[in-house]
Amino acid sequence: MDYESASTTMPGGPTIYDIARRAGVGIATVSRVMNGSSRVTAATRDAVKRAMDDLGFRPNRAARRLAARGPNRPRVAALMPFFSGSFYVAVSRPLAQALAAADIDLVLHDVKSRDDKNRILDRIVAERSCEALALCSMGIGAERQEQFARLGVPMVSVDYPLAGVASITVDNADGMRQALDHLRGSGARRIGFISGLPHALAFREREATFTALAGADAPLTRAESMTREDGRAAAVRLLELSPGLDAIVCANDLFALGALEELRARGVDVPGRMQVIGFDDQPLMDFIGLSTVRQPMHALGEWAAARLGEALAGARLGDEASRRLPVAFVARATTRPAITSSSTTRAAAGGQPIARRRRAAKESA
Amino acid sequence: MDYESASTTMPGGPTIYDIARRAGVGIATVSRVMNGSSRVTAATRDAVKRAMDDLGFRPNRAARRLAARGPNRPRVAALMPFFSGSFYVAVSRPLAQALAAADIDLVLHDVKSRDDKNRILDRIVAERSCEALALCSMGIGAERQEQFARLGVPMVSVDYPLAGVASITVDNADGMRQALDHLRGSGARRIGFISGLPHALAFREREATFTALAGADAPLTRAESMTREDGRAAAVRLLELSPGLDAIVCANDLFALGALEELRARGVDVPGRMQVIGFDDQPLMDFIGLSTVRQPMHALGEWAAARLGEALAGARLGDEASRRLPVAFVARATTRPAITSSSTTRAAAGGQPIARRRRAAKESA
DNA sequence: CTGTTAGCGCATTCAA
DNA sequence: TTGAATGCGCTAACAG
Repeated sequence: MDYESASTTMPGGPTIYDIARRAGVGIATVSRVMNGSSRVTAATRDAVKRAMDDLGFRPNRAARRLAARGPNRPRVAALMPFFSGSFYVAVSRPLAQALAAADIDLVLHDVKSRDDKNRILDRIVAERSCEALALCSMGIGAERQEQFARLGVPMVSVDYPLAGVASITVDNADGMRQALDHLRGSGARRIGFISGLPHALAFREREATFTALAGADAPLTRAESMTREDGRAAAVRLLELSPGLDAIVCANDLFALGALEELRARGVDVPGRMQVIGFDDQPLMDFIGLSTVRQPMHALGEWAAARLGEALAGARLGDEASRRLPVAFVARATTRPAITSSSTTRAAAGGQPIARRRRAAKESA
Repeated sequence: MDYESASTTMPGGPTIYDIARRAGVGIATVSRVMNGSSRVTAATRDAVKRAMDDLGFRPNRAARRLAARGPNRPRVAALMPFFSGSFYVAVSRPLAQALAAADIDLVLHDVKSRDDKNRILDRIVAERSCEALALCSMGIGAERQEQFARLGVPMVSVDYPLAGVASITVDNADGMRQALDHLRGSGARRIGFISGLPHALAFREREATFTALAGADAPLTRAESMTREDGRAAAVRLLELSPGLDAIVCANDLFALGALEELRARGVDVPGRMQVIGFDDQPLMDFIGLSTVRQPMHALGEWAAARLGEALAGARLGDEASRRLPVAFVARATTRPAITSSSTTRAAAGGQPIARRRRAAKESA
């Protein structure tokens, strides 16, 4: 019946002119059936619809909006790696809400790789599909920056410092310092670190500080991805690597939970024999009782939304607007209280112990 | 210097014609500086830029795209209540990823109220800002449905059955039945229920089944919002309401965690003296060891994305495509094993006990 | 009920 | 380097 010839002969797809011709009507009629006007005979409507089906007609949004004189709400595109679940939740939600309050649309893009990122950015440039850009946890080349600058598309960077771009980051080095301070204050002698894949800057920063403070020979391993299971596998390696360990710091709360599972399975007393510290303080960590380094993730999203709103309102965004937020170690049930008075924060409440789980070692995978 | 007179005198904002006139150049030149062409004198470029600043020029996206002959990627708008965090994460992520894989943009809209919903839908209609719609956990009037049908905007409904609309829901009644079955099988005599605000259909369904099965006089209270704190407050009320309680079922995992906190604070043995069951099985519930009713949230997002993709590809979506997914009770550490052989699922692994926490009652708020 | 006509705001030849 | 003219695909009067 239909050979899809339309799409091959008509670059950009068929238009209402094509439909009108094929259905033997005027373009206005085509427009009418598109918009569901009641002022059309059932017969002609069907004819038009058939023509549209036959030709695989897809109305052009831009043209519709232009002709309909609709207001054009600004749209910001946010690129972020969804896999890092906590970040996705914690940042995208406030971002979406704050932007919505400012009547700005948000389009989320999952970025799985560098190629992915470039593909998405290329498309954005080609289609000019957004008026502003939010980059999360990722870098961007200088030419790219220039490209968007030329197009007048302002951008902010979340969780990644970028020269010339307004960015919001957290003080990863200080967070790691606080964690190690607490651990030493509470008697830890040999501290290991479960890091993450180095393509994430936050992980690199945390790892670098750990190495600087704990020594280049301090036990360290990297989780292979972002899941709890990876954290657990890493813990297994770490424990094997360094049997004398009495504390584990993780680049991420999930890794810490994975480590906790392994320790639990081995019947290791936490925090008695082994202390564990995470990083991020994602939701539910207070319930679980994980000692961790709290990162104001909510503030990241809000800051980004605020800057984007300003930029869209005409303000110029430079990296002088950049901020580096403080983080705070939160002592809960997976660490012992510090003996020496340190400068770390003591959780006010909610720090319930994860409990002394008496479980026989079983799955020493 | 500038009185913003432009915006008041020119409906829809200034155009390149206005800029061109004010800068004393042609529209082509304005276009060139907009797009960062190098073939423009610095002087004229500055003049144009100043004119743009003075008039508060905002290029019209639709026009740019139309003129640039850019391809127009379909866009789906998803409306969902962000406050129900677990749902947001669990559904929006797979939705976003699956749509991205199909080269479809996703615009998320937070819906806080019925007014909010209508406002957003009105805008979508007015601006024709999407080619397809995904409604999550919310109803929609018949006229609305018709309106979108006329515009040729297909829609799917997630977590809410809607006549005439392809929807994906879960079997809340059966989930509640399974939970109560298990509880009875494990010796519970008096079961209470912490429900949620009745404007959420899922809560209403769970509550209705509870009432039908446990009796109209069974202890029941409703959390006032969606947080753990609300759950805890509800638990306090429930405990007061019915001192003889030996099991609590919750409409939501968060409520269950809140209840657990309260019980923990009171030093009540769980699951010895009191069993607790949640609903949803959101992330980390396995780690925490909460017995709950697992809902395949991931599948909801994927189903929605798949249907949307089909619809965008030309298929027609009717409610004959609708599905109601099964749910399964997952026994973990907050319930005792069933004595009678019931048909409930026994968690294969990962069901670590939440532990017998020996903690003195302290915060009997 | 239907066709004709004129823009919508911008990018882009083509001349100048 | 710059400007005038043309068209992108569609909607919305305005006629018929």
